[in-house]
Amino acid sequence: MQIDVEKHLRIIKENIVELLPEEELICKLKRNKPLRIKWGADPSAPDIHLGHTVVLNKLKQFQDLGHHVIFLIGDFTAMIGDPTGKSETRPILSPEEVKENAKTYQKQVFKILDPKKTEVVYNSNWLADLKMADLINLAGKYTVARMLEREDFMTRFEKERPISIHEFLYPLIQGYDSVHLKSDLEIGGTDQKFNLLVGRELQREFKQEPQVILTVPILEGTDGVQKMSKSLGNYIGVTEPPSEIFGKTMSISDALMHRYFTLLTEMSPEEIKRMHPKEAKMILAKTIVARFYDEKKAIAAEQEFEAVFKEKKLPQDILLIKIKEKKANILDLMVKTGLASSKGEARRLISQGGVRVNDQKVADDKFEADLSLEIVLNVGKLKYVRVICG
RNA sequence: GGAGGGGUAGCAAAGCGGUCAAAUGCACCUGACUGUAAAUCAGGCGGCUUAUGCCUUCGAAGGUUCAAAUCCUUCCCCCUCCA
Repeated sequence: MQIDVEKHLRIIKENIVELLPEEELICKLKRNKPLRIKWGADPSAPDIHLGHTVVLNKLKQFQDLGHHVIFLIGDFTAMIGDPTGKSETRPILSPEEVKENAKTYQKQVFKILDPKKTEVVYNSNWLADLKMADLINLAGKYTVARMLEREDFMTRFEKERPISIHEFLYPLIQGYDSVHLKSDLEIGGTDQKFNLLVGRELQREFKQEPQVILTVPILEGTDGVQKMSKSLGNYIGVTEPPSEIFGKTMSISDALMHRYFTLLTEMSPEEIKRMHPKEAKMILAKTIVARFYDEKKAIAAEQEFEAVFKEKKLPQDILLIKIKEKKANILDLMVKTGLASSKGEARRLISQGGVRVNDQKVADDKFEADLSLEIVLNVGKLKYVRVICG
């Protein structure tokens, strides 16, 4: 393998935040050997969304350049929970759940990565057998002062907020994974920087050449403020139906759109600025859909979107719900079809003018719907169901 | 081991015997305006009801009272300080 160092470096540095230290990477590249690229993922929330794809794209680039990607599933560490960010206790997953999640995870990850060039490993393989003595030995290699270098630890420490011991252990264990895997480079979001750096220190302690670390930007969710995550409900999942991906993308703000363009597509910012924001966003949405499906599906999603929201036509695939009765009160119907969570809510929606039957606004909550023929019931702009007696 | 603070709706945070189904902010929902954008404005945001009625909520269980989120008892949980 003959590596063009310049070219590799240029590609590697696209769309990233930090590469530390660059000289070491050059040094590693000059050896003309594929690098071992480590990426760790927590299998507690098994759905891959656009936020993950930022890092996945980068990994794909590494694969295309001929490097070796190690996809680490943190099944063992999932039991502890990464303290980075939120301090909520995570539900402990059973081994079966973790397995199941890991499977979906892989399937989705391989929408982007090349499975043939990816080595999948589980850290329980080596962590589960770690002895208490080993752990203490590991803990002895790092100091509290150094741990406190991490911003969120320091902040909490200064504000006299609790930090539990296991939170200190987490970066150590993650770092130990790097030692075990003899990683050359570890990649992660900017929020992972500290943990990645600990890996370097530990490798040094274990007489290994430290890994280079590469951080990529964190993608904001559809709300434009918080990082994209499943638990915050501001995500666009790669396995969602094309119309959903398209619609969710269209609903993001203009400011966010530019960010998505740079992080998720190859298009140049200048090109986008020349376009009408709506046109640009349509292109963004189409590009994203095409990415996970294909061009045809993307165009179809676009057409449906235009039809539904511009020409006010009905969406293509509306869920059909069958009801036993021939006639039903609108309130009951809304609750049964899930358009409202209670009759009270249904009543409110009606009084606010948000409910329509066959595109006719319902004004009276005593309205009786005739179900001998199929009707289309909808709330707001997005929620539609078809209902018929049967 | 000692001292203190606290658990209120999705989150944050008021209330501290009746006027509390519980202020306010955020999030969310509906409507108007639009490019299903942002911003803004209006309304809503426990349940049930043919409106001003009833039922279930303020960590849990008991108790005091005509009346408790508010007082008392016990329990569970969280946090801080000193050691």
